[in-house]
Amino acid sequence: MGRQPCCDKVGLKKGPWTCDEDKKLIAFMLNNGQCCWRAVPKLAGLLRCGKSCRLRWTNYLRPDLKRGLLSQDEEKLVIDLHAQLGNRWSKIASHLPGRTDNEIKNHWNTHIKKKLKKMGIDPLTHKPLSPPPPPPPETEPEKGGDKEEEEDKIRSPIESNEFDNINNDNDFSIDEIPVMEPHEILIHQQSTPSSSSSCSPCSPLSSSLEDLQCFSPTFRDYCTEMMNSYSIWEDGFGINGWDLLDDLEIGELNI
DNA sequence: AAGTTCGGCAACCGCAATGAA
DNA sequence: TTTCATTGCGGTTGCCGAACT
Repeated sequence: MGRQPCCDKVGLKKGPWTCDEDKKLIAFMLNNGQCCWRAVPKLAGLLRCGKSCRLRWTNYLRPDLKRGLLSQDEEKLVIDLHAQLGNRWSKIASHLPGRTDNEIKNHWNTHIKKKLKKMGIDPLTHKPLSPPPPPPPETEPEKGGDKEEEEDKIRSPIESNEFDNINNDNDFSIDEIPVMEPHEILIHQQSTPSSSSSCSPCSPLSSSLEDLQCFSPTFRDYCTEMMNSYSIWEDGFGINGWDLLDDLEIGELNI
């Protein structure tokens, strides 16, 4: 007997999320917190599987996400953590508040890998790339050759100033990195959730309506305060999930 | 200007891990 | 302890816009 699919795939929508779907998911998450992903699409009125909802929320809609390119410091940190942890993207992401494993994974594959290669560092082992083997005695003219690899031979790590001391930076320790806990990221809770029943709101996002209301009289104020508190979604990153709230009636959120 | 290639990123897939019954 | 449901994670795919020809 095979594994059960995570959801009934018949009639479920796939592909890019629409603004309307985002709105519904945001509204639902703010009202109910994070729980029972399997039930989310049904309760939120979405024709998506729970997995898809979770991914959309954690990778794109979560209010504590930073958007935009990783800073140089963040890149260094990712490289160092990758050297220690390997491809454990979620572990790496846990050391970079506001960044998702998917985002870091993508950034690694599209940017950092190339940079390391150019510096003569093997992105897999974080050791210097082995020098190219001497050409065989009867050499055929080189076939096309990968342009990138050729560049690798030309530039050595010493020649490049990028990421100075990446591997020699021994005074760096992941213990020094503050790991932001969810309650620190989201809202200043004034009361702790009373109990954790199976499907009670378990995210600090909205442990209860009272919690929200003691912050501000309206949901919009709450959002504003939250965004101000954590400087999230700064200008310049284009549309994000919270932009969608602009035309979302407070009433829709039952707040 | 039109067609093609490339790069970046959001989203999907499937397996692993975990928890509940 | 076993079975099954659910969530988490990492690898991969495919779309879309930018750059190039």
